[in-house]
Amino acid sequence: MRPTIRDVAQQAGVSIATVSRALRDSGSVRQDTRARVLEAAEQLQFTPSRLGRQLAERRHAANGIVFPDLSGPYYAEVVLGYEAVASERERSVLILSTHGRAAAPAMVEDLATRCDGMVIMGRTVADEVVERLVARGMPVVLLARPPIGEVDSVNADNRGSAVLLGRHVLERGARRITFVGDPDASPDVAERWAGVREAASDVRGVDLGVLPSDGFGEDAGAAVAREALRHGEDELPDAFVCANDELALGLMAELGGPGTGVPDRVMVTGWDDVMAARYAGLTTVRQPMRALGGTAARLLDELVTGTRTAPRHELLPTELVIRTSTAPTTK
Amino acid sequence: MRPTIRDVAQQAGVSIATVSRALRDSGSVRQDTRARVLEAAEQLQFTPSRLGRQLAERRHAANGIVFPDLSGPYYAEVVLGYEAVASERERSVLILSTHGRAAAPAMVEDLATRCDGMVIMGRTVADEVVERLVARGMPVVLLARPPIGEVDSVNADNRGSAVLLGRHVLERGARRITFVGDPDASPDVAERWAGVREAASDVRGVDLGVLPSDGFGEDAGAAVAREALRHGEDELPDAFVCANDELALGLMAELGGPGTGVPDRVMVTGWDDVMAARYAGLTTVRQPMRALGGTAARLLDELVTGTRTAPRHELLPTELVIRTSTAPTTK
DNA sequence: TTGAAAGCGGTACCAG
DNA sequence: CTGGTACCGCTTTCAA
Repeated sequence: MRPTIRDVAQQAGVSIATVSRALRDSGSVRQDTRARVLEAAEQLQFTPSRLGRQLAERRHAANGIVFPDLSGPYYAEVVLGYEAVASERERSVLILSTHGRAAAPAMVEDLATRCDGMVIMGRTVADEVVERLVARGMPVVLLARPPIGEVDSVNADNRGSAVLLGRHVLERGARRITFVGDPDASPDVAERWAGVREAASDVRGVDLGVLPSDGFGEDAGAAVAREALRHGEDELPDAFVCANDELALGLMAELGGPGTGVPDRVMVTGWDDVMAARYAGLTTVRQPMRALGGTAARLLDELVTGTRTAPRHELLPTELVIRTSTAPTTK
Repeated sequence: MRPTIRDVAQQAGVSIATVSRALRDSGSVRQDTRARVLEAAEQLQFTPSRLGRQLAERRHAANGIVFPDLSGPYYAEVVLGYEAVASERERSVLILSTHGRAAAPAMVEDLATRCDGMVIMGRTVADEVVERLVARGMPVVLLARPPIGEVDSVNADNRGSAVLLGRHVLERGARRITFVGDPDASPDVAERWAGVREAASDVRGVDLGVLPSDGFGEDAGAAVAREALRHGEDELPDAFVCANDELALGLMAELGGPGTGVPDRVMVTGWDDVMAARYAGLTTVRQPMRALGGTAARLLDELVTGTRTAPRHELLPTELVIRTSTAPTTK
C-alpha cells in the first residue's frame, strides 16, 4: 500500500497538518521540523494522493478538449498547441474525440465532471449542450466554431481568407466557380463559402455554385471530379474552390495536371496547407493551428482562474498561399 | 453550489447510502424508493462528484499516454487509436507531450499520479523512469519502444520491414546505399537501420553507410541532399534509405525528379506513408498507426483491470509500399 | 430494504 | 510554530 500523509506524520513524529504544511511550503514550519518531515517523506517514498488533494481543494487541475476527430494534420496540431500551453500552466489535458458518435453529448457531460474547464471544437455537440454546461458554471471556450452568446471563442479568420481566395481566382480569370464541400457540415466551411460568395458579389458575370461533397476526404474529392467530368468538359467550371486540402488533392489527382488539367483547364484551391499541398502545388490557406490551440488554452485558463470574466472572441489571421494550381492559365 | 448526495438524500427523505445505491444500481433498493431518489436527483440536477467517487473508489478511471510530440501524422493517429479504445472502455485519456524537455521525467511522474495506468511512447523518458513507475505498481505499456524486462510493449515490425525495404532497393540494383537519420535518436530508427544492414549483409559488394540527420523534418532532409550534392555527383549513393517520409521528401525535393534526379540518378525511400508520400511517389513503409494505439490501450486495460498479469509483447505487421521513387532506373 | 458510520487522503481553520 | 479536527463528497460495510 502506498504511504499516506499519516504514515509520514508518524514517522516524523508530527501531526498530519504539519506534514501538509512542510510539504507544500504553506504556513510556517520550523526549519528542523520541516527537515524531519522531508526526510520521513523521502524515506517512505511518499507522494501525496492526487485524489485526496483534489477532493480537498475541490479542483481537478485539468482541462478538457473535445474535438470531432484527430485525423489529418489539423486537429493534431491544434491539440498540441493546446497541450503545450496547458501543461505550462500546470494543468493536465484530457482529450475526447467524438467521431460524430450519437453519444457525444453524454461523453462531453462526462468529461465535464473530470476537469475545471474545457475547449469544445467545431461540430462536436449541439449548442444546447454547450449552453447547459455554461449554465452550470463550467468554463468553456469554443474553438473553430462560431460564438454562442457570451461564450468565449477562438477562430481562424475563415471569412476574410475566403474573400482573398475568391478574389485571387477571380483575378486569375475564373468566372464559373464551384465551391466544393458541405457548408452545413461545419461552421468553418460555412464561413469559407460565405467569404467566397462575398468576393464573387463584387464582380459581375460570375457564375457561382456549391457542390456538397460526401465528407472531406480525398476520395470525396475524386468522386466530385469524376462526376464533373462525366457531365462533359464544357460543364467544367473555371475553378474548384474546395473546403479543405484533402478534397482539393483528390480532385486534382482526378482532373490531371498541367496542359490538360490543373491549372490550364481548371483551377483548384484547398484549405489548411497540409504537407501534401506543397508537393501538389496546391493554392491554399494556411491557418495558425498551434496558435489556435494555444490561444484557446490561454483563454480557458483565464476563465478557470477567474482572471477574466468578460467574454472574448479571438479571430486569428490566416495566410493565402498561392501555388501552381491557380497559375495563370495559358489557354 | 452544486448539489451533493446529501441534498438528494434529504430531498428524497432517505439516507445517502440509499441514494448511492439507487443511483448506481448496486445493493437492493425498493422500486418506489429508487423512483423517489431518481426524481429528487433529477429535480436537483444532481451529478455525483467525480472527485468524491474517485477518492472512495481509489481509482481515476483514466489512462495516460506520453508521447514525444504530436507533430506529423504519425503520433496523432496513434493517439486517436488509443483514445478510441480507451473511451470505449469508459476510461478517459490524459495526454502528455514531452517535447524532449528536460523536465520530462517529472512530468511523467506527475501524470502517473493522475491515472491508473499509462502508455509511454518512444524516446520520451529514460528506462529508469519507466522502471521506477513499474516498481511502484503502475501499469505501463511501452509503445514504439523496445521492451524493458517484463514491461508490456507494442511495436510495429520495423526490423522486418526494413529488411524487405533493403532487399527491394538491392533488387532494383542499388549497391551504394546511405541510410539517413540518427539511429540513436529513436528506437524505431535504430531498428530500421539494423534491418537495412541485415538485408545488405545478404548481398556482397554492398557499400552501406549511415548519415545522421539533424532531426527528422523536411529541412533536415534537404540539408542532407545539399551536402551530398556538394560532394559531387560521383559521390552520390544509388539509394537514400530515410528514417521517415519527411526526411525523404525533403531530400527528394532537393535532388530533383525523373531523368536527372529521383529515381534515375538516385533512389529514395521513406517510412510512415504520410499523405504527401503518395503525391511525391515515394516508396515507403506503412504502419498500422491506429492499431498501434488501440493495441496499447487494450493491453493497458488488461493490466489495469487485472485481467492479465503475464507480460505481452506485440509486434504489428507493416507493409511495403512501392512507388516511383524506386522505379527501375533507366540509366 | 434501509440507515448509521467509518473510511478514502488530503487541506486548512482554530486553538494553544 | 504546531496539533487537533472538521470537512471535501462519495462508497461500502455492518446492523437493524
